[in-house]
Amino acid sequence: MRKSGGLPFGPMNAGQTSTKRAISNTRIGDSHLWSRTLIPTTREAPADAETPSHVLLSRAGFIRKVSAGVYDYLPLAWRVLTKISGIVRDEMNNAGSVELFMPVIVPMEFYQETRRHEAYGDLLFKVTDRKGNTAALGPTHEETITEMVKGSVNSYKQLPLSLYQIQTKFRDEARPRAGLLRCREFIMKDAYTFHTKLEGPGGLNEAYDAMYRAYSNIFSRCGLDYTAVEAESGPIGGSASHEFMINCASGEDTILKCPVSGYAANVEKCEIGERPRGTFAEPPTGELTEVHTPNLPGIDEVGKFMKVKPDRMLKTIVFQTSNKTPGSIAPDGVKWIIAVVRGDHDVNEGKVKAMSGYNVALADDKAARAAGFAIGYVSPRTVNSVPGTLLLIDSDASLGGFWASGSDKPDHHVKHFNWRREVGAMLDDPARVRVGDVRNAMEGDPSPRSSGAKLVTARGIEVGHIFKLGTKYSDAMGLAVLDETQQKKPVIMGCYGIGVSRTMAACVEMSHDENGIIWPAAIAPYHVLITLMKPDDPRQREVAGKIACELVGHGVDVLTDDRDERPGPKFKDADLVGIPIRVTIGDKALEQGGVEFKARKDTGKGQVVPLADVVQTCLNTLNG
RNA sequence: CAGGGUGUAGCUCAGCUUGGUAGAGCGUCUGGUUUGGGUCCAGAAGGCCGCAGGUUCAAAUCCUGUCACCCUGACCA
Repeated sequence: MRKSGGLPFGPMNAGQTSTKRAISNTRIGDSHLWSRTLIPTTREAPADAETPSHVLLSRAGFIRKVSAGVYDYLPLAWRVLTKISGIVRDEMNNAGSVELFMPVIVPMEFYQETRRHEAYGDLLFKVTDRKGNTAALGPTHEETITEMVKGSVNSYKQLPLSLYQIQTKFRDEARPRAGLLRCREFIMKDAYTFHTKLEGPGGLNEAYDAMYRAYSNIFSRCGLDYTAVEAESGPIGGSASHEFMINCASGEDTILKCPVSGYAANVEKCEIGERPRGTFAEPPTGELTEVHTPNLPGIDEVGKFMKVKPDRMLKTIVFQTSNKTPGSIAPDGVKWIIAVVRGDHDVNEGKVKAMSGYNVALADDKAARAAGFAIGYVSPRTVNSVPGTLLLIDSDASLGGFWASGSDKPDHHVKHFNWRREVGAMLDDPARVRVGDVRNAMEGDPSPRSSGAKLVTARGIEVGHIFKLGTKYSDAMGLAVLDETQQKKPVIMGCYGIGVSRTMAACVEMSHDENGIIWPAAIAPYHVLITLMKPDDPRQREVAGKIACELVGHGVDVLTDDRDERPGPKFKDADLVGIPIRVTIGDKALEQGGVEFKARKDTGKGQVVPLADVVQTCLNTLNG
């Protein structure tokens, strides 16, 4: 029989009148018994868990998979999420944002004007009601909030406005993976701001900067190691954009940093400093020689076969254009864009778009072949042979020397490609040929912000993203207010997201060891774990109760491991779950009038601390 | 979406090639033992072998279909 008397928590407290008041400036911590909550730890992780956060959160009893990309948050996880949300709320409120709560369900009609259901495509989770009407489970709430503000704000006097919510979001990911890192259902904080101007007090830029600061505070307070980077705004649209990345080798995103200037950017966005470029006057290295290269799918294979290193090959990627981008000075009538980079480099679509002045997409295979491109074997010469083609050459690929390239006919490549000899006078036509930056930045590239400095790469997990949206949604949905001069003006918007559940997972990716999770105190499910060596021993129970009581009075959350287990499993579980401080109460230390104190992040056995000092030691460690 | 793989006990997996109606370890429960880093012993509970068809006297096993899940890539506020 389990004996639970003698400890100041648990069922014996039920029915007692709460002494907490409506207004309070002190927080009383929580005190829970391990045996009375649900922490299903396991020795082995589910077979599908591979990344550390997935394995550890599963094994430590934080999450349980319900279906692909859908998870239960068990009590420990929910406590962490609540703490993260608490910090988010605190900083958002400080930054002048006000919380509200919008429905998960977004009627399809809301997307009629923004056409975003098309942009999202299958990523949008759809539901059908009994009448056959379809709605989306919100992946984000720009439409909903714009619709709502439209109905309640009509004067410049009501702006600026900053609103946020913490909600469950849905995305029907093609491939959910890595546990909580890429889910179909996840918790997110999304904020939206509304303005009549960009600059000055009350303008978008001011709110954007405030959000940037709030985000920095949030991730610092959570105890996370993060980097803010310049980012692409992606399909959500808008101008400026920053991402907040948890620094972590297992991160999915690549970021580049300039160690001198502090510039940091996502690889999608990262600029590259001045690089030398070719003059197109360099002499040929030899006769243009055709090589038969059948059934070789990639640059690496072709290179190996031809005995040419990838950095001496030209990679030619064909894009098709749609409409010109606003403000573009690009020539009219461009149908195709061919981007040429070195074989060991990757074409950056955003840069192709920027340099060409056209919206682009990777060319449709069939259409490109029909137009005369030997897809897989294209050479830059096609700028001459296919009408309406714009050639963009990356600086590194424009240099002289030996080049191998496609030959414009299937199964063949050429050696000794020479820009002037092969492409000819067309190279001098700025309306058809441009040289510049069209590739992804790489480690060692020149920094765009500090001459002489070299970019370094790092990996990160995106947990926050802020955007200057501008009037994209207000224009599309007709959100406008009257200004001082009684003119109707479109409202300028910003939007700001934080992946709350992803932040929890990213934290584990960032902070764990071979034994388990190591939570930063600020978002740990509990601050102190009291481990009872003999839960049935009245003396140990009394000491545990006293310590718990006192800690709780200081706002510390305490979990007491009162399970009738051997020390082995208890210590293993303690390390696995990762509560920052473990206080072990056993005969050994009690004989010396103390208990054993150990910080999770420290290795070794811990130290004996006199009974009278334990609480203070805990507080010092937690606040330190 | 393309390619590959897997569905058997709460978890990890064996059994399938060569059909004969289900196993191990961990976990759970009972009794004993042990008591500062996943004790030891004895016993017990627990499975429509993903689902639906088919072949066969007989299917976890062979065939067909289907669903789910995973990996690589594509995709991705």
